[in-house]
Amino acid sequence: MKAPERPRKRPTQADVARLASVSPAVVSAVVNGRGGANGVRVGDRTAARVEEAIRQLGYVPNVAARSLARGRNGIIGVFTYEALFPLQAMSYYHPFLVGVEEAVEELDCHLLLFTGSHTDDRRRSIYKNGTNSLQVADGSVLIGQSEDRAELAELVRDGYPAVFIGRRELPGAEVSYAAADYATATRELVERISGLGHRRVARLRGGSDHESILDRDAGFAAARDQLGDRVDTTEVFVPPRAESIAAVVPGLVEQGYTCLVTDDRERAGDVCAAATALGLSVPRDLSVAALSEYVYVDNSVERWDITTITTPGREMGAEAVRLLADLLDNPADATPRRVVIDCGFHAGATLTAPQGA
Amino acid sequence: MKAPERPRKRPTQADVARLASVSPAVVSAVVNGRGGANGVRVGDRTAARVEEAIRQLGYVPNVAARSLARGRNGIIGVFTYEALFPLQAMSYYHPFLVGVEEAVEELDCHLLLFTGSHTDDRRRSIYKNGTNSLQVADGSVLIGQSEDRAELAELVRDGYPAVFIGRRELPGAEVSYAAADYATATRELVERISGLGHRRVARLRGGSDHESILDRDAGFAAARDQLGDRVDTTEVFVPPRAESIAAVVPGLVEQGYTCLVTDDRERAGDVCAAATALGLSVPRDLSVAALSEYVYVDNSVERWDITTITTPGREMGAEAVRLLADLLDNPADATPRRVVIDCGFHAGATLTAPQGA
DNA sequence: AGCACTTGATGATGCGCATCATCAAACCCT
DNA sequence: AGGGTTTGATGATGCGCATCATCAAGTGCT
Repeated sequence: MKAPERPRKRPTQADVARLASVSPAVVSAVVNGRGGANGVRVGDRTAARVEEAIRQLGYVPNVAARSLARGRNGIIGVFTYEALFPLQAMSYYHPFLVGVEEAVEELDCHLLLFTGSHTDDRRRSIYKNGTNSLQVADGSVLIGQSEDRAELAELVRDGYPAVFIGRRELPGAEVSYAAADYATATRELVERISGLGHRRVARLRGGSDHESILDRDAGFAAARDQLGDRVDTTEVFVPPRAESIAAVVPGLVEQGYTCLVTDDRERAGDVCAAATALGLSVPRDLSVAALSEYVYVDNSVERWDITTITTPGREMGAEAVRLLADLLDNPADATPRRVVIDCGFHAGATLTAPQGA
Repeated sequence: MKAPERPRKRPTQADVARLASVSPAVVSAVVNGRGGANGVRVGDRTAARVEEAIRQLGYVPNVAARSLARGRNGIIGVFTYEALFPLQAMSYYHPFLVGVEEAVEELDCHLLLFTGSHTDDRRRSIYKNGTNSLQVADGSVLIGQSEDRAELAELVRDGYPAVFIGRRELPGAEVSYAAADYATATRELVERISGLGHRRVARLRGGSDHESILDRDAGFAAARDQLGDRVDTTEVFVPPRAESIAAVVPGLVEQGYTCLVTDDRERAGDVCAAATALGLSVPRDLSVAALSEYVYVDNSVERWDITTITTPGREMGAEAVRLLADLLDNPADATPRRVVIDCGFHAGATLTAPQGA
């Protein structure tokens, strides 16, 4: 880190101004569209002269200076506590990133991935030795599951323009986010199950209290309210492990539950496996559905074409960026920006009407 | 784009200086490691005071200002003419990006994806209405196949610090790159084929004159030189389409060629299909090998476990960033930085000794 | 002719920082 | 005790740009 000077120094605005025998202000005006919006007007003749000088010198505005002067730099960040291009987890991030990139591109901004934000260990952190490293970007989109909520809350309270992908509730901070409507999707899924004729539906719920799961809780509760006692809807807390799933499935089947709903596709796969082990056929003897398409480690799930709610990842990513843009363009309005997006549905092969129906 | 002022203005160096009752220069020195390298020395006591003030105010250096003043901003860019997170082509980019991210993270820099660099149509462009949009980053890594070579040459000639992933020769410009040693890999593959006993080997070459293909040409030529007339090595120019491949395979088989080498895995798949259509079995009746693992559109290739050269994508990405770092740290040395990395080899199931051997 | 108004352009200022030249004080050695 | 050196800190300057306040000249209207 030294020598601030590049081999060949780039021409500056002043150089252009000199060559065209005008003031720097005129050059600036010409470069940024001379609508006169900034108070400086330029005649056609001089503008032409300036443009000629620009071409001749190969002048290119210095981004740093420009961003310093006008207070924004056209960079939108993406932060996550996890590594950004993990070889494996790509499947999880990918749709979000695609959406983010799409929207950022529409805004004509650049996308900054915060790779340098790690502390001594490999763990990432926003406040790196006391300084908010996200400041490099005008604002940021926050993705991920594992997170330091205290730090995030501080970030938002600090007034840093941030938008989460997925609903978040942080203590003492009004968070902006682009979320998926898991509540409605869950309710509709349960209604669909009921509509198929199932009268005993059990939900196998993991222990997470993440907002995305709480939303599904809400949806499940709503469905229950609406269906009343026409359908027996039970929630069973089961650790998200194949063995634990396998341990509860037999009992539920015996009790006459004809449809099991799990938090995610991976657990649904476990249920299918457990059912198969019992000599049952899915979906003939037992229907299975998932509240999330995600698969975390086990790829054998692909064997089953599981019926599941899908996350509108791309739309969420894109919407998050749009919200962020709004946040940046209207800094006076401090209210949180929130969007809730409809989920998709994958009508797989694990859900049909129950045998008796 | 307006209102340069955020709700709450960020504290500046001057604010910190005031609070700690020191001069701005001291704050600057504390922030950038007070080795005294910049001429300003700070005592332990005052340094502590300044640090306390920084913490108290939550001061964060303004990147734009910093970068304007010192000429660098700790941002490394990745540019490509294609979209960066294309849903499909991800397989192609992914390894490179992983390597890039890895190395950038080591440098403690951030990674900027140039998403905003598109002109009116969807096509990306470096010189967007006359201004080099890559300037936001200290330097950039360039990836991709479809490219505007004239623009790239201009970029390099302009003295912009850029490193290519993959060898490139541009007119009038000394390019830095991290390339794969396709020449050696190709030669070794042909030698291996010869070693297995094949005496008639044909290469099905597409029409590309990309450097990565030219390198394979060189490797093929080297192998030919070395093997002399012990092995008949022929090159056949064939358009990279399944039909064209299917059209030439029968003739080659009839002429006694026992091993066909293609530019990439997709074409190798075409060969396998063509061979199968002829009632031949791969590799019993015909061996097949590819000079590149890439598959561009057709996923049915997965049916064949094709023997192929593999590209050290991750290493190339990481090396490119390291070269770039060197370029940035030693701007005085204008010589191009170049690294050539050994390829890998996937010993698939399509190459064995010929039947007669 | 006189005034209001528009057009075209200028110079100064500041964005937030790094760095250089300068300087005061403390320290060391003889 | 006094000259030289090291340590610790200060102000000033400039990086390249956008923008604001100002101003001269031209235009239209009564």
